[in-house]
Amino acid sequence: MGKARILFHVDMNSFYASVEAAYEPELQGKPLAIAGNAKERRGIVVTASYEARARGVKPPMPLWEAMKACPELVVRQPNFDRYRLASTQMFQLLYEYTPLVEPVSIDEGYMDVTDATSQMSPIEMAREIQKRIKRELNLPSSIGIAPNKFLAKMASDMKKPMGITVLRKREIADKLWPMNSIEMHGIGGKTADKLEKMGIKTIGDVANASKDLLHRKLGVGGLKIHERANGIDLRMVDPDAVNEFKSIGNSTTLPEDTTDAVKVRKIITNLSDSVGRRLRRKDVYAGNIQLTIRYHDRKTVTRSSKLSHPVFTHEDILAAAWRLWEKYWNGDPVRLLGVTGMDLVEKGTAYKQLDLFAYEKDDKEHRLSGVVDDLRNKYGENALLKGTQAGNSDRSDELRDKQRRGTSLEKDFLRDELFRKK
DNA sequence: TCTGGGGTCCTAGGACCC
DNA sequence: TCTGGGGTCCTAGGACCC
Repeated sequence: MGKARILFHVDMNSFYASVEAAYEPELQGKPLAIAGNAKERRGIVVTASYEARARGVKPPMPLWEAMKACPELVVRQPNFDRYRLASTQMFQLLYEYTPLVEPVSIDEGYMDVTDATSQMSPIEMAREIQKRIKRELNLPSSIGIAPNKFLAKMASDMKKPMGITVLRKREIADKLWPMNSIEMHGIGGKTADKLEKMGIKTIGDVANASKDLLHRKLGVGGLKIHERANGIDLRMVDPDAVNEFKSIGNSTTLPEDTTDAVKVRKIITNLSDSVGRRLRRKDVYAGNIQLTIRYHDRKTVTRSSKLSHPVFTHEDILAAAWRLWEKYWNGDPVRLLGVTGMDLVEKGTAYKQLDLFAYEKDDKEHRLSGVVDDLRNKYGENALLKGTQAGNSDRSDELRDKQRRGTSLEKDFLRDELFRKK
């Protein structure tokens, strides 16, 4: 039996609005909304101050609806540089207490303070952290204290703003179970509807429902919420998770719906540039490029294709995204476009693959012995014996054809090289 | 006047391989 | 004759979160 953990979930209250109010004190006490695209017709409220919430403004509400609910609403454009700076300072402060800090988004994170609370009680530490964030950054926060991530997250939600809530395992029946299932982290509208139809309304109902039934109706997600509702969550606080990106993408809603290929080309170019810049800044390459198209009727399609080798330049990203556009656009007016790099690989790893494809034009013979070693290391001795393919088709066609088959491409290519040599 | 932009994880079907 | 079964990879969509 491991010792019980003590985790914090630190959650900034109305973060964007609070940061703006910290910069502009005259905003304090006013109903304030931060809205993406504030000038455009399609803006939505991203964050609302508590004064705005009290008047019925709740993200993610369309801006026009928010204005109707609260005509005196003060609206600001998001100012991400400010938010990033405040976020960095906030996490720096948390790191003063323990290195076991896991940022989950710009305004919230977990801390494992099990070993850090020998000098100070957890509640004292939480109070100090909260006070310091308020004093040093002038920002309100809420902190949940619990033996695991799920309970800490639920706890930080229970008292806002400036709350500190302890949620012990033995308290979940009293504090957690009476809540509606949709209040639970991990349950959204769709799942709540399904549960409702099964007669499951509260978190307590989830906890006491048949595990088997939840599994059948909701898949592994059903098992997960059953565990969580019973206060079980073994996920560790992982300080490195913040660096482990799986995809990097940008998307934009167009000022108006369009079928104009010139405009589309321009936008996809810009998105590709931005994605490329972000990939290079993180020193990763994308093995797969995805294009997102949202049509006039909001129907959204994604199309992706695995690439023969990982890319990172804006030209390569644009080329891949444009191929997808030409192949899959159905001709309807387009509302939103997005470009995403997926299957990210670190630079060091990617070089090797780029090298492999350089053989196509390069000095094959010279490097072949190295290739044999690579092949053996990677796929075992058998890999050297299996290939029987004759290299009789046009190389580039063959490569194109094999793009669909992903990782086997590299293997096949190497194999072909070996037999071509013979 | 309808409803942003950044992500993660899960599922399901088809291709392909052995 | 007439049809296996396990496993992986790839793709697309959906649910969810902030």
